[in-house]
Amino acid sequence: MEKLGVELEVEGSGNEEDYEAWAMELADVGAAGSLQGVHDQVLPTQNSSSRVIVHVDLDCFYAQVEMISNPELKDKPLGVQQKYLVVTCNYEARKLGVKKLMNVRVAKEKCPQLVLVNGEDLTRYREMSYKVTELLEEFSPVVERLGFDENFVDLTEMVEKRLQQLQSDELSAVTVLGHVYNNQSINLHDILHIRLLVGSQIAAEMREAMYNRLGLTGCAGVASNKLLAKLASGVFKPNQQTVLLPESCQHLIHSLNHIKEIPGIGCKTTKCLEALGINSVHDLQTFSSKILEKELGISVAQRILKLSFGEDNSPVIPSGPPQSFSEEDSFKKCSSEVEAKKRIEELLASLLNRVCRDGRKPHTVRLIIRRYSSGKHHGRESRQCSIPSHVIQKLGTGNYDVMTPMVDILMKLFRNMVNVKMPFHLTLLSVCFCNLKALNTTKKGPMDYYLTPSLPTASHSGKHSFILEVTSFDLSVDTK
DNA sequence: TGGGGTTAT
DNA sequence: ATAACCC
Repeated sequence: MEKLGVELEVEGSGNEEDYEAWAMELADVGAAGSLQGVHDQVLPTQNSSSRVIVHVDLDCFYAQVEMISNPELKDKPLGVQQKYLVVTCNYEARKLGVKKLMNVRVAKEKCPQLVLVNGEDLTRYREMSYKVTELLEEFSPVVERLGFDENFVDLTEMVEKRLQQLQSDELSAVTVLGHVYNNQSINLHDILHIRLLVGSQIAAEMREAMYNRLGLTGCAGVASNKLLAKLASGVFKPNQQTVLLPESCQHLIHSLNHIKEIPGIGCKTTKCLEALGINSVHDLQTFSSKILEKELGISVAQRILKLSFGEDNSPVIPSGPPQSFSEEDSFKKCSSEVEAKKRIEELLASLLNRVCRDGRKPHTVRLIIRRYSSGKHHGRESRQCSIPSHVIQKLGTGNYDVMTPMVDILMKLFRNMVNVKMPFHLTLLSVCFCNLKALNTTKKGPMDYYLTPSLPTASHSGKHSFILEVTSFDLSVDTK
């Protein structure tokens, strides 16, 4: 039975051909896709065929966090403001015509009663975001974050365990929770249906737990891959969930009005596709794959072509702790080195706090700028360097002044990018810490001896023999 | 147009 | 280091 998982190459995307291939493979190994076969099947949880994925999407996340912080805002139209934008708003505000990413002036015109709160400091949103991810990780450890307000969870194994707990006669009593996409009828003799229904039950439990424990509402979509789960979660919108059964896959993908609504097809790709006369999902599905590969490269072409059929074999990758920490600030104009330094110091101060709380040590720092009138959208430039080990040592201790050496490093990066002897005009500064390494990651290797804090060596025990110095030594000799 | 994030090249 | 993608 093990080989079932290895041999199957089909995706279980809901595509009819895939389904038939799947059923035939099952027949080959002696398991029928029927009710009787359920308990005999070793479900292919180790590969991409026939998965159960949930996408969880919080309703207007920042606005929800603000309403929890200040319940008086709850029944008022509320917008969260960053600079000149209303980045998100609650449903009261949406009823009155406020949209996401709307200009503040426009939003106030549309809705003079709109209450605005500043959301430029993401600290509380970030914290709540990780509470959500951690809650979902209690269900299954395989949770992938997408931004602050969305998570994918691979429920395949969990569904399988629940099915194994059921008696045969209980299988015919499995019910759905939430909506079924396209009002499709459920076939309780279809194992794929049964599995997705159990997924819908788990999704409901997740949303219930999010509400009971964190006070947050959100949507969920359950389907056989990430693409479809994400599309399904958006079908019924605030605080509802929907499950997609395989037979309605094409209905869902064709319900999109334009290819740009397919997650994975972004701004640039859309422009390129439009230039080729491709606008609808059907246009893309039927377009020459050879020409597409020439225009977009084989990788992108093959991926988005599959996406257009609702096929997505990308796994749910557990996000774990963040790969980077960054803080940015945008402004109308920064044209002096002194002002840049002040702004960089502010960004750095917040970042050092965050890094300290995380516990890991960044080994790389990056400075990002945006110049005025530089093509606007992705006119960002960056310079990075590794952080000297003696500075890394001081990170997170709070006892030493790490600001001064870090600011020095960042200003060197700044002058490397910006000729300060010439006039300049910046509209954004950002500092990023990345290449994070854990302390005490006792890896096998020749340096293992030096990695243990309990054995300070003569070379440094005279001056500093306490734990921070020793663990820092670990980092300075880390494999690079 | 914000203030974040990720991966691929 | 940049460019694409995501929110």
